[in-house]
Amino acid sequence: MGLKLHNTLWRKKEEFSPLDPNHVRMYVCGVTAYDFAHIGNARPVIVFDLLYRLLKRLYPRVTYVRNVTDIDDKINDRARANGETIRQLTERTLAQYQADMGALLALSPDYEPRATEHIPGIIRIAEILIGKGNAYAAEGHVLFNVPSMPDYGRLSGRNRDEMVAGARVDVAPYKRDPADFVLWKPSRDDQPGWDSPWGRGRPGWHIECSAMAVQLLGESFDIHGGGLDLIFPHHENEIAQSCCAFPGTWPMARYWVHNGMLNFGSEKMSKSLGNFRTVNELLRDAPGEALRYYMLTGHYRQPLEWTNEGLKEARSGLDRLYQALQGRGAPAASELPFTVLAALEDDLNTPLAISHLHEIATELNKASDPAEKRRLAGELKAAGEIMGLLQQDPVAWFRWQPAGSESLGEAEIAGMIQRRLLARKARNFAEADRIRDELKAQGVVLEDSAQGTTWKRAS
RNA sequence: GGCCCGGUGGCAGAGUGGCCAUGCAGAGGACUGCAAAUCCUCGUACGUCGGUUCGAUUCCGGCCCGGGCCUCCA
Repeated sequence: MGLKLHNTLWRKKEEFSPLDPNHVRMYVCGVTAYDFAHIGNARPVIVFDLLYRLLKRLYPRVTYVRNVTDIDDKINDRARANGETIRQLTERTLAQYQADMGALLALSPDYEPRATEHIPGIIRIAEILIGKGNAYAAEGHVLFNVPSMPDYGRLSGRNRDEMVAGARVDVAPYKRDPADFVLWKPSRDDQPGWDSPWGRGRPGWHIECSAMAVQLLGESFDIHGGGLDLIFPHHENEIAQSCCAFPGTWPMARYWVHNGMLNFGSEKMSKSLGNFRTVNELLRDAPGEALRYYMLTGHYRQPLEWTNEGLKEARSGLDRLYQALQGRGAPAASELPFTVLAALEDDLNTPLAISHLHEIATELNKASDPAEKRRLAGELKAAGEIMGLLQQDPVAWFRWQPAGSESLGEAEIAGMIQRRLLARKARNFAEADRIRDELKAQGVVLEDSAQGTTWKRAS
């Protein structure tokens, strides 16, 4: 079988073959730390978390780097507006980000480097590029000279002329070519800055990733990921910088993998359009696992529409899977079902993998032989594990409630169930149903079975 | 305008040159004191017009519609 990934570079699915079969290296562009992450920002986190889990299963060692941009003009503006320091803003935002992504059951990457920790590496690359004639200093800026790289534009499929023709911004006078982009720019006294051969300044956007990737993963590595909207200019420019600085390393990463956008109201969810929901607020409506499941019900390269109905459906879908697992004790993950592995290996076909999860759940619900049930429950658990799902106690899943919710306590519920049981034994069904209705009004649903009565909180 | 993606049943969403996706919602049935959960059954799905083919939702072309990128973007 083996892993196949869609490579943006060639716009087709390819067999994945790492440079070093004993050590797979992956770099994914993270976020700019100036505000709460919205659910669209979480998509690449979940998608590449899944890829990370899969790679860890398939290869002996995986290094996963997800960077954080902590130097950026949006950060400066926001810090000033909030009346706080840049450091305060980025630290707070980052802590929140890590908590939110953890709630979505994303594993921590091996490294989460920050741009400000890599200033020397950034300056070094800028110097190398100047030395090779791929960049030049002008008025305190350092610019990458796009015409110096004949291959520029391969990833995004555009050439310099198209770019210039479609450009929506004014061309700065110090640029030799309209397509040239900034590696380093001067800082005013009220802006953060570092000393450099070109005066006090700060890095441009793209170069931080080139610097962090080379330091943590080497000059060329296996997978570079991020959102579709980063293909141009961000990833195109990363390739330009890295490959000109370190000749013979094109295309920097062998597999360029991009996730599709999350839509909200049929349009791309984005801060600038204002049509976003933060992960933090969504976590008050639903468990993080439901958000994750929802994200995985769509293929990562397709656009995914985010709706309240969709989130409800995601919860219902997980309800069904946890229901199948409930009352089976706590089955340990056993063998990963072939169908699920095959779906994931085929360019992360998570919708297909989830459909297999449901097929296993159906078999499990139908099985009567205890050994067969144990086997299927173990398979379901193992399949869930690689997808970052189904690892909690089913009882806990069904009893989830928003933080700070003031609904009926568990002891009180148990007491009412006890009273209802006595009524039922006395065949006083009117009283038994009255108690059940009373609980239902409080969002508690009862299920009677041969083993006794269990309860859930309605979603 | 240029360059890329898409258009599948009420909804979400895979996939395939000829046979089943899967889930949610809905209808009927089994089970149940009644429910809930579960199981079974059901609904003439593949934007449009042509072409290739014994056969196309699947391949090719035109058209229509939607989305993304074109130096803030995950």
